[in-house]
Amino acid sequence: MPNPRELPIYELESAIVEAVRAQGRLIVQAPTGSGKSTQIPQMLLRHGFLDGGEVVVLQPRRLATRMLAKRVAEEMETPLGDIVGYQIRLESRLSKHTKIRFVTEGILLRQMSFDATLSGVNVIVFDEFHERHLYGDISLARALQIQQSTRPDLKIIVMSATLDAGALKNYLSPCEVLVSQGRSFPVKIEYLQKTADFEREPVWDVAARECARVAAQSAGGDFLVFMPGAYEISRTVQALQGSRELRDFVVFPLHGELPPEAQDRAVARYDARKIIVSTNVAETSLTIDGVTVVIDCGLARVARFDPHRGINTLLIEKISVASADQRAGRAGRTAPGVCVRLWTEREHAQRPAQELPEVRRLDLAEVVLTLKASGIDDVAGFPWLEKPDAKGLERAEMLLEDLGAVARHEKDAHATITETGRRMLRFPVHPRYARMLLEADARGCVRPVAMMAALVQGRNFLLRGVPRAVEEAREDLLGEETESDFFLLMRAWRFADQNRYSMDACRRLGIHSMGARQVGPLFAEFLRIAEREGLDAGEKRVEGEAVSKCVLAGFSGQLAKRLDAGTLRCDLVHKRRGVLARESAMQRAPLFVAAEVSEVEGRGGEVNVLLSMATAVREPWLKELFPDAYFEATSVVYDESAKRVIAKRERRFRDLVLESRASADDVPYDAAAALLTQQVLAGKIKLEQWDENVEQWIVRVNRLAEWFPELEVNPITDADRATLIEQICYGELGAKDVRGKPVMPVLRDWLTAEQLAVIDDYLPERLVMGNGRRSRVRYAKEGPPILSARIQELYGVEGRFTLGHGRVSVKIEVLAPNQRPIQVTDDLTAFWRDMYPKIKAELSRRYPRHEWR
DNA sequence: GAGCACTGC
Repeated sequence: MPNPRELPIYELESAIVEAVRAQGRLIVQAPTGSGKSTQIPQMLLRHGFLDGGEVVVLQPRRLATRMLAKRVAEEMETPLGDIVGYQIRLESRLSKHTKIRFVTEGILLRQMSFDATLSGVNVIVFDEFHERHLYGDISLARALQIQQSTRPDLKIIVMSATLDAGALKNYLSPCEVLVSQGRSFPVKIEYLQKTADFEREPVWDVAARECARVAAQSAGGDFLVFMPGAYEISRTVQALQGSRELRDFVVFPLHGELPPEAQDRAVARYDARKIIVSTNVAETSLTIDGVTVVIDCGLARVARFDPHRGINTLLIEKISVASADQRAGRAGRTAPGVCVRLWTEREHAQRPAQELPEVRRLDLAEVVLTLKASGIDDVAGFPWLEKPDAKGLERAEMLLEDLGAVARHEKDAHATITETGRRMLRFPVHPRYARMLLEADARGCVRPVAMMAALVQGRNFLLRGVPRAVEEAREDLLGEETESDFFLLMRAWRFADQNRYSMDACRRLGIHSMGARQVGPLFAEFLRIAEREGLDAGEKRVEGEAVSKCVLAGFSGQLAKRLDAGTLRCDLVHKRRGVLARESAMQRAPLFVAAEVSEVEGRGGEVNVLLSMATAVREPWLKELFPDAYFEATSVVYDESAKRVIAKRERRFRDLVLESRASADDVPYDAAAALLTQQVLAGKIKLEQWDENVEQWIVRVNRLAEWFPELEVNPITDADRATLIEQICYGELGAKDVRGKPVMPVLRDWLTAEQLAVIDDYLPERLVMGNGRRSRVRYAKEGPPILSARIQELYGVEGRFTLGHGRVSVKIEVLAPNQRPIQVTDDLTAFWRDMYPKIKAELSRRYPRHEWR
């Protein structure tokens, strides 16, 4: 470790001491590597600022909080948790001697809302303030208020790497600004000569081209490519791996939802040169050593809360100058570097200097409640560093009023906190979940609801977009769920917990084990608070219905009704629209509440309002929970004329359908299937494309024919069925699908046991149809023996392979010397196609009246 | 052949 006294920040020591003593407020502008975070607290201690009190150092991230405390304790040669300590959610190393306390931002805000004088705190240091997190902004404003009113002796230091110090200086005035240099290497910035058109040439191709160009010139070091999300990352990885100039590089994707092993792989050191393609995780949260080249696409997915619609959005936006500089800085940590920006210098000048701070873009409900609890009823008049959008404040107050956390009395200009609101604030969660917990007390289900709140606090630990095999394992181990996605998550967590969060077990179900690990302690914390607040948190038998009603109480503003059974489109209350999430288990619930509503920009710029974490709701509950709001809540759902047509059609069949085991949702499908099948049988449509739904058609058509004779649907006889099957088989062999790709034959369910026996050697095992939630075909994990033998023969290893629509691909868990996984997709597809003549010959023998082409 | 950035009490 270099001598800390040589860090650049020491040049400012006397100035810092003087400014803190004279004004009690100070801004230190210093980049990473200046030593500010570790040294300034020690300076304060040495110069007597911490006599009879402590310094609290605010950090935006838990990991940094822990690491900084550890380093300062080491430098001071004291055990961690004695003079120097830290405190993050559910974890602290403190003692009564602690003088330097590193904390995450939420800790201080909560401390302030329960102890308005901050007794025992002499100095507050706001580190990394330029990140402008919501809690940081609020805490600073509150600290200033406290300093002005009851604690004139309180010292405030704001530190940041880059900052528009002008506005902040005014805000803190009178206040001095001290500037220090950092220790990093120069980074040469390059811009594109002319504007890139990502519509014409996708961003991943441009990035790959620039990588290849720079690789030809640069001597050594790793590359870091910034992309806005997982999809763009995977396309970039493909493009890079296909580039001849980059064949000596190993390429790794990196983003937050990757399993931990994959993240470790990306950050590890290799003999070969490396390209990491990453999201914003690599901008602030993760440091990666050895990077000398940064390729920055200049885009990021940015979370906002739209106060007009009351929904979250996640759209791709251009990053600010400050953010681009931060990304560029990643190339100069260990040696001089290069940063290529995929935009022009001219465009750069038009970019905003900073990202919009979180107060201007996030849901304010929780902080508004915090302010009201501190007696600040006029939240618009609060001394914000940056005043939030008026609509945002209004939306927050409206929600709090809906939840009963604040109330407006006629004589008051502003809503004030209620007793319910105060009780809600005891729980460190979004007010919606706090409200759910209080509702749970009334309904005798505090434990499961506390669990549900714990399940959704961290990042989603049930990974999305997992392989088919993982999906199957989930279905097998977690079972069917029709009441709530929360229950499925609960079972997933229980599975992880019972398996002690083992990596293997978690990987099998696509569970992020670190994420799942957080749930238990949070659950325990919520239960502790519940008990302290006098809620009945005992174990007891609980009806699912009671729990669902609690969700409805917390999320009544996110009530949704399916528009039809054929699509996932929904109406939301307050005249909004959305689409039920594909991964939701509530695919059959006509009415539900979504605990998450988020507008997301996906590939190709397509934007969808996605409704996830759904809980099925029954209409009578609305009347029960919201006797007054009932008509408001449901009229939107029913009043549009388009829906009347659907409702009418549904009513016509409902009585009959309800007698059977099927639901009214099936009727449109049945009708469509009947139509299609009749057309096929009449020879009007040629069934060229194998369709996994055909067997279901038959069931549906016959059910429809039986139930609704007035429709005059012809039932499908066994002879018809045989014809269909033959048509399908015929169509499959050598047929092409709509994209012109060959379609693989998957025949098992269509043929007799005898026929199957003949071709079994050539065909993969086909399993049952989907379970209705997803009517997709499931394939066996293992393919036909003949294919496994071929893999052995070709590669001398045991291969695992996946069978898809039109191609056979093999993934072999062996890395080539250049760390690239071996890809053998095409070879095997070709090999597979060679099997066709044999299959055809056999079929011709069995079905001589057909000509098998 | 799709639909998802990062944190924090």
